[in-house]
Amino acid sequence: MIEKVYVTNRCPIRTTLELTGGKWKLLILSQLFQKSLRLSELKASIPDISEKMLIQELKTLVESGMVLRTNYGEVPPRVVYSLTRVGEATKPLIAAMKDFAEAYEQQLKER
Amino acid sequence: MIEKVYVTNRCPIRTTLELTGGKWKLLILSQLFQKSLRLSELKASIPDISEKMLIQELKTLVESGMVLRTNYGEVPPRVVYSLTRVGEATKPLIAAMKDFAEAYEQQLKER
DNA sequence: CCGCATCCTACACGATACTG
DNA sequence: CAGTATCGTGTAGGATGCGG
Repeated sequence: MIEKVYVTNRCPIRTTLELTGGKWKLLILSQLFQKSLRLSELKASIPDISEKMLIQELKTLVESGMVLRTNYGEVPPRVVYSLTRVGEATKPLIAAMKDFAEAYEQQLKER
Repeated sequence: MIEKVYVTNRCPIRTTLELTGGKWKLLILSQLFQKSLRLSELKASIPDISEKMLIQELKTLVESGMVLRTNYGEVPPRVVYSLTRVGEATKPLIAAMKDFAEAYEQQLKER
């Protein structure tokens, strides 16, 4: 099929946007790169995120298979979030975003 | 310490999201990689985009310095959109999205 | 052909309070 | 600590029509 299809149904850009789009998902994933984190740690590490959004986004990330939720069933509760293999596949994506942001700000200075 | 600062003010992820976020900007940019395009060509190459959104997003892309708008001042009008240098800097980003989408769908098959 | 002006709706996102 | 539940709002995105 022809090139027009590129942006159509299984367009990788649209797929990625569906999985990682929105204001918070990539920020959450980026915090999990280094180590697994508890909810409270995530909240503390991401300025301005509300608890509702954090939980809500974590839920969708778990459902889409990017994040693993581990409940240790203790009292008081201990729940740890970590990246799955697919979740780790966002690493180059975030790296590319970092590169782009730097290139963009560099360009601002030159003008 | 959880790298608290990483995600704060000049966080590259937030910067990139501000510049390229939303449903359409990256799709538009990706169409301009190969060659410059007129509005009508862009509209034809991106399924489901409304003319309003296309024009609106192009405007912000021009304002943020990612796209160059060239008006040939002819009758009938001929206006061509092309990538600036910074606009081209999104290429690795989109490539990373493509890679991720493929990795994700691959993972789906394996399970 | 290219673009602007309205009007409108849906949902992403937020504030707050409450539970095991 | 880790969640639900509820309610409210801003704005991204869409439909339509007009104009140079």
